[in-house]
Amino acid sequence: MIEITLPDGSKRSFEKGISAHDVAKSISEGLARNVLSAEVNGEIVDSDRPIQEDASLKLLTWNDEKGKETMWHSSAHLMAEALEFFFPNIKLAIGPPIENGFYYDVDNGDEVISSEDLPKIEQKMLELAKQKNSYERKEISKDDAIAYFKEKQDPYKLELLEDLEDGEITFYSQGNFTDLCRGPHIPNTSYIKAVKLLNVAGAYWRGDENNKQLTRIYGISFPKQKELTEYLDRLEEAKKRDHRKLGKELELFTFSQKVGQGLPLWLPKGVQLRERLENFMREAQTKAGYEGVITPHIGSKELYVTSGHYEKYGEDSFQPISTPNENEEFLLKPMNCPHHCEIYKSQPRSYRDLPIRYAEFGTVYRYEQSGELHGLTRVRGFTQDDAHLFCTAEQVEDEFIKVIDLVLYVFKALDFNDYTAQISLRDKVDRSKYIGDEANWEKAEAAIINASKQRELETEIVYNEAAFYGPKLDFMVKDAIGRKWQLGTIQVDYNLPERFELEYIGSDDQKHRPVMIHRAPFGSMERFVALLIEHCGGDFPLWLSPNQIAILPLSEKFNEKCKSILKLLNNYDIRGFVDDRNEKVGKKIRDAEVAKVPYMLIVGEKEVENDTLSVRKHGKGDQGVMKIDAFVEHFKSELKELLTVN
RNA sequence: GCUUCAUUAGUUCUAGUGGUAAAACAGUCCCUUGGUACGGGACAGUCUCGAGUUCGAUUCUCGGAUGGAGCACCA
Repeated sequence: MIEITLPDGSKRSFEKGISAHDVAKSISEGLARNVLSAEVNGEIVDSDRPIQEDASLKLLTWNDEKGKETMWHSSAHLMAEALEFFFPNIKLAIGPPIENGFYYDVDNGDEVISSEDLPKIEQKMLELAKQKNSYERKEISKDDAIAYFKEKQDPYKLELLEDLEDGEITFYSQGNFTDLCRGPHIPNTSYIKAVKLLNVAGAYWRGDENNKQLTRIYGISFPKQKELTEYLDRLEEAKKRDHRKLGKELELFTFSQKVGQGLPLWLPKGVQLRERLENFMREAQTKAGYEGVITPHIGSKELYVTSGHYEKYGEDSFQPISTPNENEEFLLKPMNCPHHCEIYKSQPRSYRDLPIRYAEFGTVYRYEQSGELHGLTRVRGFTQDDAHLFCTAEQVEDEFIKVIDLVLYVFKALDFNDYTAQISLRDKVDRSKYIGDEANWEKAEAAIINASKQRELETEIVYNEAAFYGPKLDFMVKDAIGRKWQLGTIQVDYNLPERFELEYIGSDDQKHRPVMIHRAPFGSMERFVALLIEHCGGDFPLWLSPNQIAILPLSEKFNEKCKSILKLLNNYDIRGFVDDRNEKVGKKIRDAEVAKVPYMLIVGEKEVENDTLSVRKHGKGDQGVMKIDAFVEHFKSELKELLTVN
């Protein structure tokens, strides 16, 4: 007999060699039906694998991430089986589960597999799934494995085998398909009830661009048809919120072939939005002790040679521009920090001056490869809400806390309630790749951890993710439909103070090197606005909305009156427009709704007589009649509610 | 940059085609002056660019540009 410990701590005795599936069966039939795989003493295995000794056991179902992975991994095998049916000579590379579904990288020679082939592959998969073929595990010697794939003429599997030792090689088979695989897999193919192949794309073998490019087919599967439908609905919703689509519809920004790819053009309404965000940040920063600085868009090449950026990125960057006569070279600025370092250096500094906090909405230009440009999230010219803090090593923790507070303030004001933080530290072992002395690193890493603890951030510590010049703290937010975005970086830098020979005079009358902290709560205005658009689906918070009100005259007779009402409301800092087109109110309302204007104010004979407005709220409908003063009050209190945080 | 797919009015759009093309919305003008998601009519506007094949190309071929999906990249 062996003792099995379940996650709730309860222990049960079973015959030696019992499987996870049987354990589940002893609890309930329903559970047994839903078990996809199992975690036995921390190892994920097939649910029918015999357990030979006392063990802790976690049954994995669709509700566990690991259970989903098992399902998707098995689905990748099923897809491979279907692919071999249609393309007998296809060569298979790797087919792992991913965050949402699975893929298989394949090499089909000269025969292109396109998205048009996907439906029939999907159909075949469902057909095969119904056959209820079990996934059979088989341990196999390395020689036999090599022989098998030589026979199959699959160079990719053979390459994978090179890295494996005899004794750790297993094959899994289902139906007419056998694959080199560590497993585990679901009991049989019938667990896969719904399949959708999503797209086809190129991917390099082993992720290396020097290798051959394979065809990657992405798909996702579910144990219930309904869940697939829901998933596809979610994809639809994401499409509706796509900032590229909404940006065009709401006239926020545009691109022009003539101006150049990756260079966004901000339209008036987009500028309204962006400037409000900038002013919001400026105000918060001023309160937090920042001082504004402004630096030019180009800087001499020497500046970046000093900073080290030229050596690291010079080749892969916009090339220097030179002056016609003197032949001096200048670079478009890819970062603001070197400029800010020079500002720091413009006069001698005392420890009494520190911390110094320089903030700038600095526009930078970076050469991004054409394939990576994407809407506003990846562009070649963008504006960072950048700031650099110069402080003593002792002040790092305090400064971190202050920056965290600023970031959290922004999150609250913009309704990002679901966020986590990631602390990136050095590699635990190899410390040779980092610049700056050991003691300082220790101090800074501890400072970041302490600061996060003090502010009770939900953090994850990741080793070997720090930059060579310092540790960092990144915020991840989840948007309204659950997608994760990286936002807001705080980064310690030992490199630039060194390279620029920054100094301050300490209380001991000796020269010391300050620590520099980079931080950007929004990251870049472009990326942040993109995120914001997708987060709120274009329905911006009232304080950010480009047009807060649309005044809709019932007929042309009231146009003049409406214009004077607009002027009046403008005096209360309420912005909007009068829709004086020759259309019926129904039409005007529809257009204002589509344009996502928060408030519609309808003015006809009754309103003119009583000095009132007929108020309609976007997405909510008719709100009844209000005196103009009352509306202003109402409006102001809503604004206040939105912007009052803490 | 690589793979693959795509590109028709300002926008949307598997209308369509080897003989210069349609719809909807937006726009302009006219009629209508109307009470809470599109009143009616008229007008104007378009085939991504270059080369080739052809009597003739938006349509076929090749190449470029841009865009989508992904890979690689991301100070």
